Formats: sequence, structure tokens, C-alpha cells
Amino acid sequence: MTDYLSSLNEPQRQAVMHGEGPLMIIAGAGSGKTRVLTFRIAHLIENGVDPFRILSLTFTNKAAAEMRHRIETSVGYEARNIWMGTFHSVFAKILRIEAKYLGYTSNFSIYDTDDSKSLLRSIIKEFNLDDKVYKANAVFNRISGAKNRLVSADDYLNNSIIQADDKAARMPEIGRLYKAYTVRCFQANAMDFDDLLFNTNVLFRDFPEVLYKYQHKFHYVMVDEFQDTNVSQYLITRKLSAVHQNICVVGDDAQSIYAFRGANIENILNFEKDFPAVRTIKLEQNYRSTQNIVNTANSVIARNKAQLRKEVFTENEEGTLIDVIKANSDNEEGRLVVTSIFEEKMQGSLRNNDFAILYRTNAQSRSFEEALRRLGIKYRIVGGLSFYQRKEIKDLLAYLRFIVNQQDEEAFKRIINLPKRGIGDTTVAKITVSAAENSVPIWDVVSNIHQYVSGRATVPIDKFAYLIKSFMLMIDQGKDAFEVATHVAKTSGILRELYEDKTVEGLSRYENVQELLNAIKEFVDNPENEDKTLGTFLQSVALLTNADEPDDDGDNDRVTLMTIHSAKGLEFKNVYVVGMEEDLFPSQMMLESRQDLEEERRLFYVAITRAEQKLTFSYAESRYQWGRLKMCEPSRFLLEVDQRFLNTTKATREMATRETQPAPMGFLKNITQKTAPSRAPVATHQPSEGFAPSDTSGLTEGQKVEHPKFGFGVVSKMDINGTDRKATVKFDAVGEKTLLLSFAKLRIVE
DNA sequence: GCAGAAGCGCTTTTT
DNA sequence: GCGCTTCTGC
Repeated sequence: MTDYLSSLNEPQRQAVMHGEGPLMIIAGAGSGKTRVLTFRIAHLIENGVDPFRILSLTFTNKAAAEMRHRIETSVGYEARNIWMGTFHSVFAKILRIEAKYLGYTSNFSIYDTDDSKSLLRSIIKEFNLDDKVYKANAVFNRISGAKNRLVSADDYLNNSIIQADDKAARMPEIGRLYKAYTVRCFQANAMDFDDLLFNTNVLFRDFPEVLYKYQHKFHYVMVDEFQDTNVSQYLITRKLSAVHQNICVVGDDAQSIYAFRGANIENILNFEKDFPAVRTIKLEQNYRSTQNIVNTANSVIARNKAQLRKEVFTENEEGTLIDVIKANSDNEEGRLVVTSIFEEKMQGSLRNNDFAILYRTNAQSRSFEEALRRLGIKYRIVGGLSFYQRKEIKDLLAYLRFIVNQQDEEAFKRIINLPKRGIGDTTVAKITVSAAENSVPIWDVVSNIHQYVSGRATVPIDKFAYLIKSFMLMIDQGKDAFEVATHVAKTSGILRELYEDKTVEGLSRYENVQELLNAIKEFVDNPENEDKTLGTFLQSVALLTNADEPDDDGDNDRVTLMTIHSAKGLEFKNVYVVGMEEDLFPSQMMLESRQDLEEERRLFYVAITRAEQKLTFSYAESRYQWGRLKMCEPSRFLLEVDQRFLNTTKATREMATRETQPAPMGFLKNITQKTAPSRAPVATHQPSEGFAPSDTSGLTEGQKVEHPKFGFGVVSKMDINGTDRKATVKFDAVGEKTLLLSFAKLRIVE
């Protein structure tokens, strides 16, 4: 069993073998971090540690699932018993068990961001504040930020600095909104995402006996992606491991990309203060990427001042240069990238799975989707509108939530008139007012409507209450989640309404609801889930996001499209980092509101280090945004890369022919002037020899050419439209091919 | 109370 | 460009 140790390098082995006491692993990108963590847990279990006593915290569901899978393969069934999951899911579980300490019941609802904002909108309206000034989004972010720093509503109101800040931002009432929001969540027996962490801190602070219980339950605590934990998360783990001191954190400061959410690099520094006995191990050898990729990444991150010194290196092969693709529009960018994928795929006999397209914002996916569809390449989009955020799904889930927790105000607002049953805003307002006047929960009013309200709306309300009660009865009778959910979907009229909608969207919505029911069925049928009640299902689903959604068919060989944030922890043979434009990446908002160029740069670093074999950057010179055409400049990040690692022949095509502009990276010249002072000098670069782009200037039909990959051929068609040039070439070896930018590689033979 | 029309604001990134 | 909210007329 110890033979796996031989496959590790020295620092890796030390990290795995480390026994008792605090341990910090600084793991560079691609340094085998997950392997080390997995082996370490396996090693503990092998040495007699009860899996029940191990708590392993990750940041995303994906990472948790991956870890569980890997440990199961090396440890076997025992791995089941490890407490493993995201911060949010693990502490939601604990909060359910200990809910009564905080005045909650164990079936509390979890408000997602939409619920939170909707509640805030209501409160803002009730306070008679201008919703143009108090935007739900901004208020929510402010409150969220406070919670992540463990600032309660009362702390917030009493803190003169915060109050001054809010006054300066012309939003002095945020403190009161925060307070009202907290009260309303509590009345609704609901917690938002931040509450799951905030309330765990409160629980452990105010009830030492509860803290004691968990401190002694968990002998070993592991934290993955430590650089992304915020103060609230860090304090929980610190408290939990205070007794046994067996805390192991793994992180990489160079990959800290969640400061916007309150993640704090200083946690790494604090860790050494809080656990003076800490042993620090650095994993610096990269096993993932080629030298060119590693060096590119290093050359980028070296510009950051805030970083722990670390020497990431690799013994892998040198690899190819990093291609730079320049397109004149977002649509062309999509076409060029996808064409390149197509060519790479053919030429290197790769699978769709080997490719990822990474972008800064979800909205950028469109042009790539279109191009992929056109070429018939299967793809998968991670993130964006997740399955569980679709209207029809949220509608059915709202029913289920309300049946489990009748205090859930947001769920109530969603379903009271859905499908239409003649209960409009006026009636809902009456109910709310009446509930407030009599200081009883809304459900009391609804279920005994005749005692509180009279009028013609009482009839549909009575019917609604009767409907809900019949659902609640099913739960009391011990029906499982699937039985209740199917019954609700049918009886409530949701399914019927969608079924009658014969439009394409209607059909797809109907299918989505069926899909949700399937997921519930799977949940119920899964022997690992002992508790098959609706409440437990809802709990598991509330914290699920884009990560593990049911795949629409069995074909998993797809090109992956996602934001760089979601790509963290993943790796692909070929990676395209697209939309390399100033204001987009680095994001304008980031620079305007937080002045944090370094976090954007770390994000760039993360993107680069996802690639194993080949990396490509692309950017467009113009892009549609809100239906308007916007001119774009290449990102400053393209200049920051050590230019020796770039292959700019694709991009420099036009520039190279313009002899007047020889050296400094002609293709980026417009931005060098605009923001030059803040930047490092630009490296000079000579176009690569052999297939110099200038050779294509005189390309005409009938010419014999040579392509570096496809060999000899004859130009059968030239299509020149401004700067957008297309050449169709009939190659001796591979037949006819349409070359877009890559025809710059053609060499004229005669 | 409801349906269709018009208007507005929005885009970082995730649990 | 889209989705959500508000407006308007019935």
C-alpha cells in the first residue's frame, strides 16, 4: 500500500507523510496538489484514523466530487464516512442539526441570490427608498461583504467608519436595510449563502458546548484552495482545529481569485501566526504543462508585488509557442478559434474533451457557441444560467420549499398566484398587512383566511391553502421526495400549464421539469441517501450550482466553454484564452471599483496554467455589447507576457508587411502609446522564419504553396474581404481546406 | 386581475 | 440584446 509513495517527489512525500500538527502546503499550479491531498487522507486512514474524524473542505462542488472519487478509488468504501464537501454544504448540514440553538428549525430554507435580492427589493420599497439609488444588487453586495467579515447588522449600524462610507456613497440607509433583511430572513426561517458561514460562527461563538462537540468530533481538518477562503471560513476552521491542531491547508497565493468575495490572502500569513508550530511545504514542480506554458505563466505573475516567493518549474518538454489570434470582430474570433480547434483536432488526433475555451465573463460564450454549432462540434457550457436557476425549475422548487417551510416568504411570493388563480398584488398586500397587524406568520393568515380577510379573493386563497395542506399531509404520511414532488407538479397545475404551451420554449420547459423530477427520482433511488425526505433533497439542491447538472445525453466528449473562475482546478490539453481585450480582461469594473489589477493578473495566471500542451490567446478588435458595436484594444496582459514565448505570426500578418514598423510588437502598437507609462518596456520580437507572413501577400489562385502542417497544395480560391481573408487550398495529402488566419503560414512554392 | 406593450438597466467572477 | 418591471386598456 505504501508503493504509491514512490511515485511522489520529495516535498510531496513529506506532505503526505506529515502526521500530527498544523501543516501548510503551498502548491504551485499543476504540482499534484489533489494527489497529495488524496494520498494524505488515504495515508491517515491506513494508519488507523477513523474516517469519521476527518473533515475535508473544498471550495466548489466539483472539487469535492473529484476528491471523493479519487479517495474512494484509493481507500475504498470507508471513504464514504469522511465528512467532505464545500464549506457551504458542510456547515449547512451542521446548522440543520443544531438549528434550535439559533432559533431556527432544521428545515430552514436556503435563499439563493435571487431570493435575497427579491427580498431586498421588497424591503427597499417598504422603506420608501428610491430604488434607483438603492439598487438591490449594490445593497446585497454590501451586506454580503459585511457578513463575510463577520460584521453583524448591529455592528454595521454602530461602526462609524462604515456609516461614513455609506453616507459618502449616498446610501446611508444600508445599515437599516441590513437589519430589516436579517429580521425577515429569520422570520422566514431562511438563511442566505453568507448566513451559512456567518451563523456557523455565531453558533460556535455563543454555544461552546456545540463547538466542543465538533472540535472533538473532527481530529483532522483539511482545507483545499485555502487562498480563496474568507475570514468567516477561516475562523470556523481555526476554531474547529483548535483542540487537536491537526489542520492542513493547501493553497497557492498566485491563484487567489476570490478577493472580491472577501477571500483574504492574509489568511496565509495569519495561519503562520495562529499556528506557530506550522510546518510549511512548497510544491514547486509542475507536472502539467510544457516549459513554454510554465514560463509564460511565471512571466505574468512575476509582475505582482503581493506574492510569496515560489519557483515553479517543470521538467516537461519545451512545447510549442503560444499562438496569438487576432480577429476583427467577436464573431470572427469565434470562427477563428473554432477553426483552430478543428484543425488541431484533426492534426493531433485529439478529442473534443481535450479543448477548453476560457473567457472572463459568461456573456462571451455566444460567438463560440455559434461557431461550434456551425462546424458540428459538440460542446458543453459550464456556468451561466444553471439548470436550477431556470424559471420553471425555481417555480416547482418554490412549491416544494413552501411545503417544507411555510415561513418561506420568497417561495410564497413565487407560488401564491402560479399558475394564475386570481390572487393578484392587492390580495397579497392585504395578506401581508394583516399578518403584520396581527403579528402572526403569513401562513396563519392564508390557512385561516376567513378570520382575517373578507372579500371575493378568499375563495382562491382557501383553495390554495387546501392544496398546500394536502401536500403537507403527504409529508406527514412519510412519502418520499419523489412521490411528493410528482404529486405537486401534477396537482398544482404547473405541469399542465407547461404542457399546454406548445411553443419550443414551452416544450423545453416541460422537459426541464421532467428532468428535475428525474433528478429527484435518482436522489430517492440512490442507496447512499438514507434520508429520502423532501427536506433533505431541497437541502442538497440549494447548494448545487452549475457544476454537476444532468448531461443532456450520454456523449461526454465535448469542448468545454467556461469562465476562468470555473476553470480553476481543471486542466486541458489545449486551452484558448479568449477575449484578451483591455477593459474586458482585465475587467474595467475590477480596475475602476477595486483597483485590483493584481487579482486580474492572478486570474490570467490561472487561465494560462490550465493548459497542458498548447495555449492560444485570442482577441477581437470590435465586439457587440448591448447591441452596440464597441471598438476594443488588445489587453495589456498580452504585453506582459514574455514575448519570446509567443507566436504572433497569426496576428502580425498585416504588420509584418508594413516595413515601416519593424520591431516593438507592431500588432499591439495602439495600446502601447495610450497607457505606456505604467507598463514595462516591450520586448522586441522578430517574426519567426520559414513561413513568414509576408509571403502570403501575393497569394493568388492557382499558386502552388506549402503549409507547415498540411504539406503541398494548390490555392483553389481566394476570398478577400477587407482584412478578412480566406484561402481555399487543395492539399495533396489532406484534400481541400479553407484556411482563415492560419493561411499566413502558407509559403509560396513557385 | 390580466395580457400585451413599452421601458429600463444591466454584465464581472461563485457558493 | 434580453429579461424583468411597469404601464395601459380591458
